Amino acid sequence: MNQTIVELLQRHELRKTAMRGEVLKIFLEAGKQAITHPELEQRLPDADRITLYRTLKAFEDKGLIHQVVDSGNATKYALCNDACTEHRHHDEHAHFHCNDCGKTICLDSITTSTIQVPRGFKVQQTHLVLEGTCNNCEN
Amino acid sequence: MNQTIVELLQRHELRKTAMRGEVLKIFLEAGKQAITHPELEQRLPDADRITLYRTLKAFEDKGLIHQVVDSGNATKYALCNDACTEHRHHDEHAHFHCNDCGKTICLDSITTSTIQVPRGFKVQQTHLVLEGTCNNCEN
DNA sequence: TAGACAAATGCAACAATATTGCAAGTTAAA
DNA sequence: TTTAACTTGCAATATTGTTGCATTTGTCTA
Repeated sequence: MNQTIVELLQRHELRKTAMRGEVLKIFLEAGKQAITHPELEQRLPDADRITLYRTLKAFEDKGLIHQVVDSGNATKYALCNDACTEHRHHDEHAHFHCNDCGKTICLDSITTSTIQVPRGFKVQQTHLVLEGTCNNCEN
Repeated sequence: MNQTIVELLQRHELRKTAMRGEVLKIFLEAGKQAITHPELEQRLPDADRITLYRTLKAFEDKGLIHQVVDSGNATKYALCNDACTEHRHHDEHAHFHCNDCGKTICLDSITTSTIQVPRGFKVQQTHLVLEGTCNNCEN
């Protein structure tokens, strides 16, 4: 298990287990791209499905990854930025969902911090999903 | 089946059946609020669950309703505006998801038409989801 | 570094959500 | 009114997510 992974787990108060190491490795390799649960199952054929659910839940609870809201049915997860903690997620950036390749990518440059809502509404979190064709599929 | 419902079905090339009439009636009554599949099952206890799936699919295909992207697991649907057709959905407005009452409300006043994406990306549709407490739950 | 305690894992069972095929019933149009 | 296409309801099955419990593993302390 490499140094980055050990550090990330420690910083988020997560015990370092084989499973968590492997899952986190996949997230790090994916970078800005969100990953679905089925995708993880495929890439870790020996992993127990239930443990995977719990691993993702633990990562989310500790602010290491966040669920990505998008069209498409499968639940997606992506690495959080450093501002996320156990107590609160701060992912105000947009997600781009490509209808061709199905990939979902975080677009850090686009944020939703300045949106005005009607009286009486209190916003805790925002999700901006853009759907279309990504730079890879666009030819 | 009232006139509005018949007209809406005809305009979207959908045959008028009892089931479709009842489902559409619920959507019209709900107005700007999105409806989940389980909610529909509750309000139509005699309806066949599978038929309900297919009814919603048909409505979506013909541009009468659209799936609402939001956090929370249950799939939600809401009436499209008039610009939606069989060929393309145009729902550029924001959806507000209340974490207290669980309701999702369309906020027509907030749009996402002016967002700039990186080179090579083509946006076909946008979804802006705001999560928090709605004006009804906020006291 | 050994032991104790808490946390994580793997399995079984189950619940909820969604899809497909097919026979029978219904709608719309000639 | 008859036909052809569409819609419905049922059965079967697939997918996705949850809970309980015994066993194993990681971490902390002595």
